[in-house]
Amino acid sequence: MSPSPSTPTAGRPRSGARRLPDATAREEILDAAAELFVRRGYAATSTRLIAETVGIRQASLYYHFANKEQILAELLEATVRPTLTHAEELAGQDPDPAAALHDLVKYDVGVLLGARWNVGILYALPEVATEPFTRFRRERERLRLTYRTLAAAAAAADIDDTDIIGDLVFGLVESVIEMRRELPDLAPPEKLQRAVTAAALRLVGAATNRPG
Amino acid sequence: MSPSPSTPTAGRPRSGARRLPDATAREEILDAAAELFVRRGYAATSTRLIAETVGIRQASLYYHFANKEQILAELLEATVRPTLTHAEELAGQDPDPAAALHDLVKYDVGVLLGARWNVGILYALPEVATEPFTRFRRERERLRLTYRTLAAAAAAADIDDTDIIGDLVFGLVESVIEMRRELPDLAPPEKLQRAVTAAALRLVGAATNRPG
DNA sequence: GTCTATAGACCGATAGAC
DNA sequence: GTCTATCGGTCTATAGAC
Repeated sequence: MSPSPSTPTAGRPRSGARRLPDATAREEILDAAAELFVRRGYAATSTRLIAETVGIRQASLYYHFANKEQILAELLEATVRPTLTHAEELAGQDPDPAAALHDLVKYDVGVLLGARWNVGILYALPEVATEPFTRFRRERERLRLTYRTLAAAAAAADIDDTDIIGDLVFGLVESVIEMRRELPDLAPPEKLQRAVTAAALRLVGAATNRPG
Repeated sequence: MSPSPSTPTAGRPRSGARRLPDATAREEILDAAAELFVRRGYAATSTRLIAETVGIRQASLYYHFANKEQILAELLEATVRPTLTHAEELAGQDPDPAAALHDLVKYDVGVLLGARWNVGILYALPEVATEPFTRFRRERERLRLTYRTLAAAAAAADIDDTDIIGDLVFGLVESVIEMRRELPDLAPPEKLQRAVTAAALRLVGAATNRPG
């Protein structure tokens, strides 16, 4: 059997209380890094500070991750992947594009607002444009393309530039990242989900209540 | 008379060709910093690299700016101020809220896409949350409030949560920042201005062609 | 107004003990 | 699996010459 998270098989036991009691050291590092990267940015977050937040020494990070970039890469991919999977399932199955778009927007907003940290902020870190994050960027581009496809299929007939419309819906959804960062009294997630889904459907020119 | 930009009254003459021939050294520093902060982020941009880009030595920056933060603060405030001025004029004068919102969205998108560098990216730098940038944050918050006011006044009667609607229009407009960063073949500015203004009016529930 | 030189701090990563 | 110790590099900012 693999060892339980809180009973490692080697190494000196850690001193302080841990922030995620039932998590592996690797998960604790990812959680601490997520908080710090979101709050201070990637470049401004030292590996020393990550380690200190977890309660280990700086050098011990390198047992779990090859380098600092690997930590960010793992966070990015874990963040976009569930939404991408959901989006591509929706686009491949749902015969009603407006209903599928509604579902995708609701799901995406729910994930962005429900995450323990506002990890959507990581998408905009300048470092993400560099090579170690190519896989994440490709996955995110696939998500954007799914938004384009669904928006184009759901758009009213008198609307043109459907690629731009899809990008605008994508941007509208991700604007909740900035709202979560900047607004101290953000509306509750369910309310924001309703507002953003309704806004997205008006944006593409589809009625909120589908004709039956 | 004050000295011409290209004939300073003291100091060793600079060696290489300058990037902005008719600008003061101060303006050249701001321009180089804007490009580098946008491309690599604030923390990852060293004062050495800024100086090298301008064609001076690292220490010479400190004749023109007290520290690195001051350079970013000046860039941020110069970026938001024209749009804020325009927005508050519109909100105070225009009797037709949908027309005013249309005008503001068009102006804002035009500024974001027309700037020499994609300086809207600077808004999202994590460092902006710290103290030296408080004045910028206040000005940006006033811009957001103007969007809320105009969107609420322009919104169709059957739409509620008008504050959220205003924030979503604000987010929709600023999503062109990410589009400019991520899309290699971005639509021309005029086309994007038309698409975003039309999308914003649909989002608030106002018809693109005003009744009358 | 730009230069040289440098103080003083912090950084990511590696080696090797336990 | 975590530790100590440390290397080589980079950083911002200041002092003072010209």
